[in-house]
Amino acid sequence: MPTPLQYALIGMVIAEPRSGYALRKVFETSPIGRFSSSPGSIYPALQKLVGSKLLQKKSSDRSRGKQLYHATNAGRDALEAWVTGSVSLEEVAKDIDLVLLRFAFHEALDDGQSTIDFLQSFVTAVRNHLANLKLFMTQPDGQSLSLHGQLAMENGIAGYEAQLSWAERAITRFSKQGQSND
Amino acid sequence: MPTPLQYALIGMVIAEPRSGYALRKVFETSPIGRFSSSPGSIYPALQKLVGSKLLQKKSSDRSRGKQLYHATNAGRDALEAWVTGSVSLEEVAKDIDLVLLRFAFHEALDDGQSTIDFLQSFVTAVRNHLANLKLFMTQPDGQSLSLHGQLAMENGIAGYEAQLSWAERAITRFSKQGQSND
DNA sequence: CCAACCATGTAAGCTGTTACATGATTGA
DNA sequence: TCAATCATGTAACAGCTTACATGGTTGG
Repeated sequence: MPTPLQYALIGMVIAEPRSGYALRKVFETSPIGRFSSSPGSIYPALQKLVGSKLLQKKSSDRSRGKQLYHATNAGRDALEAWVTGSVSLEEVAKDIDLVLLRFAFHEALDDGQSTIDFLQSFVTAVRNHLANLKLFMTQPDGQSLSLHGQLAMENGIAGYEAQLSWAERAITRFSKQGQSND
Repeated sequence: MPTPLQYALIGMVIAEPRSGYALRKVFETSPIGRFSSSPGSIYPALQKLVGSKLLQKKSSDRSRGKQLYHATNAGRDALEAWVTGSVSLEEVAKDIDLVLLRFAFHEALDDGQSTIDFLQSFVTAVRNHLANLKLFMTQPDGQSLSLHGQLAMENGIAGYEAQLSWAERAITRFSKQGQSND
């Protein structure tokens, strides 16, 4: 199973076939911050993807030296399976940035409904996680939290509430877009 | 230099000396999610901390078998240096959860002013990062973002804005607490 | 008595980091 | 021509995950 970095690489070459160097530049210049642009991470990851037949290296027509990576059908399928999987409570609690990455790569799919389904499962998971956080805050074995602890919990809660409003706004935006396609 | 996990362990045994097992239980039951509670991560980390003299293993008075970890003075100093370091733009962009962890362990310090200083450097870093994000969103080489890309950016911006309001609220709370001590 | 939990560890494997290394091309 | 950038890789190392392994204690 590919790593998040590998999925990100597949998604990027689906959007536009690129060289390893070009992929590194994207990580370097975008403010995403999740992935390192170091050659020691990118090139081995690309080699593994070629080895597992999810990517292919092709020379582009002109400028003969240029080797660009393209996604195979298997690569597209793997990405689709990954991005459309429903959002679990654990994923929200442990790695919410990954959920956002999956959301972003719904763009590589042509289906509009899958984005809405995804966002709805996200909303459910965030709501459940928020309930857990609030429960934890009110009864941590009767121990009352210090000011630091209380504020750290409030930070988490405020963050997830922001995620919730964002997701609800996003669902509205995608629903509107869907309607205009009817 | 200790890893984030190692700093977390130091902070936890400063709050209260604990066994390795007890430390694992905290990770298992708290909704933090950043650290795994697997023995394969905790025990080696504790061994390294003892090796670098930041922690010590002591048997508690009664119940002779019980081995509890305590922080050494060097451990306390290392945690303090880590926790009080000012927040950089890179840290905010790459690992904001780590900033929150550092915030939380200000509790282990007795100084109230250091928390406020920390939060102020956090506010500055988040403001700068927000400016970068907004700049990136308006001019990504003239390319207009897709709906997915635009929403992903909005998600990031909304998240950091939530961090900003939280930090400002937190500064107010700590300032009030400081005044009541005068 | 037996399941559940307390309690601690090791080993293999995978990923990613840092650092090193190489060579081509391009613009001032 | 010389610095910067393009472009691709490898090697050593650190850290974590999963899985395995062991044995003690406690409560029903």
